[in-house]
Amino acid sequence: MQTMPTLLDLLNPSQRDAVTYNDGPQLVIAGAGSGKTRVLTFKIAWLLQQGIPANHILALTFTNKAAREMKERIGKLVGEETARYLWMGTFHSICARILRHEAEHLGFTRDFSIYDTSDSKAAAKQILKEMQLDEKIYKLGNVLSKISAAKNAFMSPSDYAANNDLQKRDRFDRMYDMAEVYRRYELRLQAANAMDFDDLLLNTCRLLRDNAEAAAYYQDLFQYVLVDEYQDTNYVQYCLVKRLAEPQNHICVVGDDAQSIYSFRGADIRNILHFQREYHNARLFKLERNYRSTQTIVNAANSLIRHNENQIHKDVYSEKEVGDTLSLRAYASDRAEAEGIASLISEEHRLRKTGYNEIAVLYRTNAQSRVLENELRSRNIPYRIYGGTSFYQRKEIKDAISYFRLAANPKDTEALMRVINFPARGIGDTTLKKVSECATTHGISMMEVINQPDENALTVNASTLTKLRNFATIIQHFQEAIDTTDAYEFAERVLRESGIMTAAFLDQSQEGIDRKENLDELLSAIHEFVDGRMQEGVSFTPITDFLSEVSLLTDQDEHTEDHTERVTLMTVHAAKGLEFESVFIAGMEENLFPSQYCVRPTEIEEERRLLYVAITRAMVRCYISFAKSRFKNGSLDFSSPSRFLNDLDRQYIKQYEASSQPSFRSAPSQQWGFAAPPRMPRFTPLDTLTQSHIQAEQAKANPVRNASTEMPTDSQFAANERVRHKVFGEGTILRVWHDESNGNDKIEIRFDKVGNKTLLLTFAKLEKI
DNA sequence: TATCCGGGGTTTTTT
DNA sequence: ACCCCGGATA
Repeated sequence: MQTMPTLLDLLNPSQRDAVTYNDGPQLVIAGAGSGKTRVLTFKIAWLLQQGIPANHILALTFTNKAAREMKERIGKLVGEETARYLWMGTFHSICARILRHEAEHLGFTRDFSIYDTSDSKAAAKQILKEMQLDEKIYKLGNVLSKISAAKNAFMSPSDYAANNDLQKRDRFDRMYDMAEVYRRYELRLQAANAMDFDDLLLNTCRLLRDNAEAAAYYQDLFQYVLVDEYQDTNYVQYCLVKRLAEPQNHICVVGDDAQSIYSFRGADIRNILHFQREYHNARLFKLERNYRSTQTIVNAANSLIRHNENQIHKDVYSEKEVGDTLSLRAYASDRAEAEGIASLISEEHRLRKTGYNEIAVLYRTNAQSRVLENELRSRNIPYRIYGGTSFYQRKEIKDAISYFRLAANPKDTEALMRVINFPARGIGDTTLKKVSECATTHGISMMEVINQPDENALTVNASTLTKLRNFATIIQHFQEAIDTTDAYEFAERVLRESGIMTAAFLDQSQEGIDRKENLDELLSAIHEFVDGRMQEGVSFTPITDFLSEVSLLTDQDEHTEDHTERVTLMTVHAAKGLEFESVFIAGMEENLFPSQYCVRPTEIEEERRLLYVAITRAMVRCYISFAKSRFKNGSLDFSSPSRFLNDLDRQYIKQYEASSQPSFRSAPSQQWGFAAPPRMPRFTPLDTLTQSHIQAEQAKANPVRNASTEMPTDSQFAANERVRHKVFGEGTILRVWHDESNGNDKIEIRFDKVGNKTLLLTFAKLEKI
């Protein structure tokens, strides 16, 4: 181990303070590029040197990648051998690890399956069918997000049913039976000995709340708790961290409120903003020196984020060179923007010798990648797009893994449903329905019914019975092998004997060939996994070990080092934590960035933080652009520049004419020479609406803003007409008008049941009565 | 039981 | 424009 003086010498004074503070709860606000990971890794190294054993330190991250990188860096500081015993991982993987030990206390076995989103979907879909609920009203995504939100808020189905706000909201959505859906969903997962992603956190929290012995054990075990990206924690994660750190509260949370961009996944920025309220003796540390970007980039980003009300004040600064101003370009269309960006990239590469790897194009929505892709391809600029289905989501991989899962956990109904007729065995819907019903009547799992059809009086004909028996035999063989065969051998055998490999072989189409390759890749991944274990001294690795890792893996984790030089295309969200020499931010338009779906001030602030994240990815150069028209959802949409452009201090930005086009004709504004962005419609929260109603309103009724020219103002709706809205029920149109300032059509409605206030709503969600 | 058509919906997605 | 899903069809 390096001696500590040397180690501490590598830090600046504020980093050093944060690392060596040990007198209680600690909040480290780490500005963009300020060496956040450095502080965390050094802090852990320092704690180890203070004599805290590695296995008593818990460090929680959000991504596997972050955990892996941090572990590597700590390994370099203190030695791999020590680092290995740290409890370091994602919230989900640490919880899964705890739950594997404690499953029995919660009514699960240690072999519980982890359901991914598609399993959850399938499970919820079954329940909706079983309850015969209208799928037009109970939309799957909606149902799941309600369940997920409840779980993230640490609410059981009975809490859900007892919660007035939620009940009111569900009445607005005409989803009167949501609490029951949630209850059955939970029961279904329990019966399948399965947990979804949210359950991993929720159940761990439950355990710590309800089981004093277990709580004491883990509180004693984790003498020091550290959390990365604390601004992204949700309520359950907050509870978890709080509980684990008790009673000593040796806790250190690190994050940047200015980079909180995941509220739609339940992240609650208040966790970081109110940390000091939560822990009265907490000390605040700020890392304000940015080591990544030029002064100009840092200053520009600061000028933007200053417009947010809710934030912890900080003075982020850079001591690197002043650097070039950011550039801003207006293009006539999305196509022109893509051409412009492609040509600027060529130029960068040719003249400045910027490596393609050092260039990224960032955008708000994945849909924007297509035009960019086309232009880059036509110029032979190599690129790589992030986003899209990850390896482990591919059908053939999910099928293979479902076989593993079923062998490990025969109650895993979703896995069973996936594989029972793949490859085709002539077991169709009718049979499955019978099996499922039989399972329900006898209170057992579907696999048990299939294993013992006679004992359970399953009424199918002889040929179907044979098919079922054959399937049962295959799975039984797998089950027998699972504890005695090593993961790789087991996987190979399953792929062979299940018929998956044969099916892929027989398919001569390109997709078939790809599938075969993917399966081979899966096998080699498992091989690698087993080898890795071997090197750690584990002599036998069963497939269950692989399974518990793999279900928590995402596409982020497969980006194995690809050293080919390519330009990176990704959403701003995906870019968080990364840095590039040159960054292009495309599509800076109203209704795109900020997204058309956000209205409330807090949401606008989140979008602003998102742009802050985008700008601060740039080390040296940052190009911003917007298009005046863009193909969106199939039709041409005229757009105006993002309001955020006016938040940016003009001294850091230079506006360029977009190549050939004679630029925009709009009246010059004080700031940029184009029309000021349209003002937000005044969104009046209704007296009788709680916050959750308003959230429901957003989800359901996109307020009209900048609705473009395609909405026929006069032909469809007129003042005094009665209309019905999907969320708010019936109302009277007060007026319909064309907003000259931005060319939008707007409508104002007074709804009968919701407090005689008016709302601006989208036409699409309205029907005439 | 695989495939084709029509309709509805369209943000971001660390696990 | 495109994707996903469900129902109908071959």
